[in-house]
Parts: sequence; structure tokens; C-alpha cells
Amino acid sequence: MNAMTTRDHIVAAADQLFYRQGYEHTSFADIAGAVQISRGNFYYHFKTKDDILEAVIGTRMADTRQMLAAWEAESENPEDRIRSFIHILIANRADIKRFGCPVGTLTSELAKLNHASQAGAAELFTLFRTWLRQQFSTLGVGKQADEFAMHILARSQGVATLASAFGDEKFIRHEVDLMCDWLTSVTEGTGPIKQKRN
Amino acid sequence: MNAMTTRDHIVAAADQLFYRQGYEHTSFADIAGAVQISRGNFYYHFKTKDDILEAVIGTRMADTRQMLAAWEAESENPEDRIRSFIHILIANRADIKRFGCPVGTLTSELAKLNHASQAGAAELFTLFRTWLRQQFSTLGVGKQADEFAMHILARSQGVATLASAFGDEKFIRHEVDLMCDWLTSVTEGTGPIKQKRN
DNA sequence: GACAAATTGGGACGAACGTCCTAATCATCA
DNA sequence: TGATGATTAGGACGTTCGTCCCAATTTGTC
Repeated sequence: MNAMTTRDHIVAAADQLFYRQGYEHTSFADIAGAVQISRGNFYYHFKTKDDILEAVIGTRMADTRQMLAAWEAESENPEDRIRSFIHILIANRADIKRFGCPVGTLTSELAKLNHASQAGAAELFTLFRTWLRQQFSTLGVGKQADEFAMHILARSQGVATLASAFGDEKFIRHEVDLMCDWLTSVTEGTGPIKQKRN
Repeated sequence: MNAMTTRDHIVAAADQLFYRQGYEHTSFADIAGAVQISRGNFYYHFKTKDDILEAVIGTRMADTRQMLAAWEAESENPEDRIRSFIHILIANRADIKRFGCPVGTLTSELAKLNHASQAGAAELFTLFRTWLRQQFSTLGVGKQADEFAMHILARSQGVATLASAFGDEKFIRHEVDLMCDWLTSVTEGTGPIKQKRN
């Protein structure tokens, strides 16, 4: 399909390992073992471990943008788009149960490490926040759009954390239903703005 | 006041450091520096780092039980008790903004480390869950009590995660209000059970 | 005050880590 | 084919870590 360079392989493996084991707990040797290249080869592609993290965050940003764009393309209705966001909890429930939310857990870890890329990881949240705000805004909820965006984000985070702590997938489904109910309740009567947006 | 042994000092310092820096990122030297004792002295009180973690989790359990008991003593009304729980987000907002929730972040970290004390950390959540379920049960919400307990827990976790990611204390206050509103909405009409509970 | 137990200080030990260097190999193109 | 730059493999380095030992000191008891 698409020709992946060694660098891409490193980033992909690091991405997965950082998610499953955490950033600090993942060593160069771990990544090298996953990519099946020698440890010394890393220095050619990345000067430091921090550089790998930066690259991982970069690809996550790109992937997220692509996912958000896909949701926009899939449905005209902002309410359905937001529902698409909510349902990633179900789509990724197996991973979430084991490792939590990739964005939330990385942000928490980097915060404790006082890591330089802490702000970069938070940008991933901003990506979702801005997109959700835009959808709510289109729905015509006015200046509450950002509050609603943060609300949905927070509840998703909480569901991921507890689902992981208790190893409970059924809880995810139940809370997803509640979030969709909430979405319906705050949007009913408002109706989507019919005007075209640029 | 109460005579704290060296062991108590170690556990107290480790507790704070584990919260602020994370378990793995905190070294023996860090704790020794905080307690002002020699590194070698650790081995006399704790055989391994894992033992310190177990002790920390133990004290957190005890502290939590004490806090829950205090809330029960402070008010007869379960709704007020639950409100007490919700308001720890505000009481601890400064720490939460910087380090997230002590329970949630520790659980997440131990999950990624595949640590033996993972279950012990999750017990902290169970403590809150059981207590909240009890309060809701007393309020007469029937078999929804556990769902409501998990719901409140999840939203608290989400609020802590996002408040930390965005460094936003105002967001905490807003979501706390929403959670209190939700509490009112699910309990109105039900009324607390008048019967004495053993 | 003598003696045993509890506690502490300082440092040694091997393993694992991030980093870095260098020689060998591969690919590209004149 | 030969030359040049890109890529790789393997290992060395200094540091930090958790662990562990042991001598010195303090504490409690008679």
C-alpha cells in the first residue's frame, strides 16, 4: 500500500507502546524490539527520546484531524457528527478498557513528568474541543457551544478512566447512551442552522 | 500532635510525590530527600519500592474511609452527602489543576505498568463507588443506585482530567454546578427513605 | 552503667537506561 | 564499475535506579 519508511515504523511502534505502557516506561530497547532494528539505529532518525514523542504527537494530531474530517464528510447533521465522536468509546472499547484514553492518559503522564511536550499533548484535546464547539455552534446553541464541547469531552474522559479501572465494557455502553440522550435533550428545539457556513 | 514514626514520614512523603510526579518517576532518592533521611535507611522500613506503594495505598484507603465517615456524620441527608463528594473537586481544585485526581491518575499509571498493586488502587474507586451507591440507595432510587454512583464518579474523573489538561479551575466550578443540578433532577420526587437504617 | 535490640548512615553492587560513536552495508547514479 | 551519500548494526559511555550490606548510633531495659 503506502511505503512506510523506517522512521514511520519507529513512530508507529512508539505510538502504540506509549499508549500501552506509558511514555516513561517505554525504553529504546522496547521500540527497537517492536520495529526489529538495532538500538543504535535510533540515533540516526531521532536524536532523543523526546523527539520520538514529538513525532508521535504529530502523527496523532494528523490522524485526529483526518478522523474529524471524515466525520464531517459522513454526515451533514452536526448532531450525528457529535454522535460519531461519542461512539469512539464503543469502537475502541477493548483498548480503552485495558489502557484508558490515549489522549487523557498521555496528558496526565506528561503533566506529572513536567515534560516539555505537555502542551503538545494538550493540543490533542484542543483539536476535539474546537471541532465539537464548531458542531454545537452550528446546531445553534450560541455561546454555550464551548461549554457543551467541554462537557462531552469530560464525560468521555471519565467513562474511559472508570471503564479501565473496573474493566467494565458494559458501563461504556450505558454511559454512551446517556451521553446521546443528553445530546438530544440540549439540541431539541434548537434545530440546525440552515444557513450555509463557509 | 500525633507522634509520627519515620515510617509514617516516608509514607506521607511518598504519597505526595507519587501524586505529583507519578509512581515510576519518583525515586528512592526523591523520597529520602523529602524525609531527610539516608537512602540506606529505606531498606530497614521497606524491602522494596512496591512495599512503599502498598503502604501508600493503605493510608489512602484509611484516609478515604475516614473522609466518607465524616461526610456521613456531617449530614443526615444522603443528597447533601453526595454533594460533599462532588465538592471535593472544588476543595482540591488547585492540586487537581496541576496533578489531576490522585485516584484516577494512580490507577491509570499502574494499569500501564501492569503493576501488582493495580487492583489495590482500583479498590480506592470501589470505596467511593460503594459509598455513593449506599447514599443513592438510601435516597430510594432502587437498582439505579450503582449506575448513579458510577455516573457521578465518571463525571468527577472527567472534570479532573480536563481541568488538568487545560489548567482551568473555572471549568471545575461550572461542571460541579451541573453535577449538583443532575443530582437534584434524579432525586426529586423520590425523597429519602424515612426508615432507620442499621 | 552494661547490654541487647532497634534504628540510622553511607556506600557498594549489578542492571537498565538514554545517549553517542564508528565501522559496515546498502542504494543511487555518473 | 566505482564513488558517494544514506542507512544500519553493534557496542561503549556515564548516569541513575532499586537493592542490599554493614558498621555506627540510638533507644530501651535491667
